[in-house]
Amino acid sequence: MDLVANFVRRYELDSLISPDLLEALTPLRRMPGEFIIGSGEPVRSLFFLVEGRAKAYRVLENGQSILAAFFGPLDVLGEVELFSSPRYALSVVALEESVCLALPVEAVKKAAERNSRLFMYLCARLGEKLDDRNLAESINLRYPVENRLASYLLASMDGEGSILGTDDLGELADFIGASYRQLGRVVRRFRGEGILEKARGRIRVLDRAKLAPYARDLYLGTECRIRPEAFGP
Amino acid sequence: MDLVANFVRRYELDSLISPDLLEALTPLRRMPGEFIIGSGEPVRSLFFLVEGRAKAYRVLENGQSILAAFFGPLDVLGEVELFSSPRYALSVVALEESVCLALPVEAVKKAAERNSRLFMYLCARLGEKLDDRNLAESINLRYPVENRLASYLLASMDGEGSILGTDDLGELADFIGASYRQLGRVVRRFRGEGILEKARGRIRVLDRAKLAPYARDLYLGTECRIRPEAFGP
DNA sequence: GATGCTATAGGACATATGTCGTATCCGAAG
DNA sequence: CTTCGGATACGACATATGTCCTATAGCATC
Repeated sequence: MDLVANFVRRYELDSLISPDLLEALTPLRRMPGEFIIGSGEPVRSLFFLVEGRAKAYRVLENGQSILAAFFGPLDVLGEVELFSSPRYALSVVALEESVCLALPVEAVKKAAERNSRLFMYLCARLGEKLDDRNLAESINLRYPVENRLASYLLASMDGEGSILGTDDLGELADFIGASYRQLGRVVRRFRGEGILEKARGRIRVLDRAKLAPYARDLYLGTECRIRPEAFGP
Repeated sequence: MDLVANFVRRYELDSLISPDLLEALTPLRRMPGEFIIGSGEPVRSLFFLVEGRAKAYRVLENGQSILAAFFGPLDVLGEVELFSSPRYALSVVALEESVCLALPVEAVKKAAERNSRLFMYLCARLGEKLDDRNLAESINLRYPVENRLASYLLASMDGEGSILGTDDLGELADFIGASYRQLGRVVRRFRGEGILEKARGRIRVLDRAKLAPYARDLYLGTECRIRPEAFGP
């Protein structure tokens, strides 16, 4: 059985993509920690994340990195730069073992007339992402680190409390836009409340219920809500 | 001479929009302070801002409002919600006397097949906006109020130093995500440096050159860089 | 002009966060 | 087992920002 065809059927991608374009879909497997997209690389493909989870982040000139988004199936990656930039702005790295279907950008542009639904879908998801960023930015500007940390943890923990993204405190500090020191203070407080445990710079969530009240919906709404079927015939 | 046709020619909108859709374009004039889009209203039109300037902002549940973006010709308004939401997320208000060309959304959706260039353009501008927000968010998270204020002022002042958006300190505080008190402190400092003057809760820029170093490129890159011609035949 | 109301500016203090430096812990090498 | 080097944790202090409260200016009414 064909892997690509299987995913296409599962997510009804054929309602978005014309048959000739469907043939150009190439599967791409990534293990946790591996790059799906590297910031600065030339934009060659549009990706559909069909399995696994991933996160996108930006690296600033001073070396700090900032978390931008989490992704899960079904979502699109690389559509931000598709028509607006020759190079990827953000890096995307797999959190779990993931599968993407890659579509060459030239093929997409060439077959534009036959794929108006795909473009509507892209516009839809872009609009959604923009709105999410806007809201998250507003909240980030208003809430202290403890809320941002709680949100990150809830968004990236698995069932056992392990952190799928990074549980490294230094990296985490960069991600949520705080100093290592401040993050350490919050972690210590959370640890005191029995919310999480820490060992050698890594953390694990012990009590999800106690963590939730701190999270303020920061990342809760950032998963993809747009459904391909909505653009079907 | 036809107003709409004039703008269409000036910005080569006919390279994006099919003739039948062009006929559906309706001009819309707004004076400073008037709404172009109201948050929460049903999404009925896609707007092309062809003259004047405008700003978009979000109102949070607690009543605070947060500045999201500035717009000038040529730009698109309402494309964020076009396919992703039945209601406008942000409010857009004119800063100067402005003219928009409105396109009914049903017409856009119906004529999708014939307007792939328009959709590429929308994707391009959406990608650009998303990238801008991402960057701005990163910077906002890292820089203090004095930098955010300086950026706002530079982005919204006219040649004489008057503020086109709002020069009301209370509103301004909401916009840049600071408390009234903190904004007052920064204003006092800037006044001491001869950068601006204040009278009865309103401010005016006196020395643009002294203000610039504080601004850190926060809003500098947010204007539209996508050109319609780039999608021409 | 006196009285009083409302808005604005700014003081005082608490909190959040950042920077710097040191004590401490851990693993590796001997 | 001991010692060294680097990583980690955290105290001490500075800064940024928020909250609350009050003095006073500006304005309106009498």
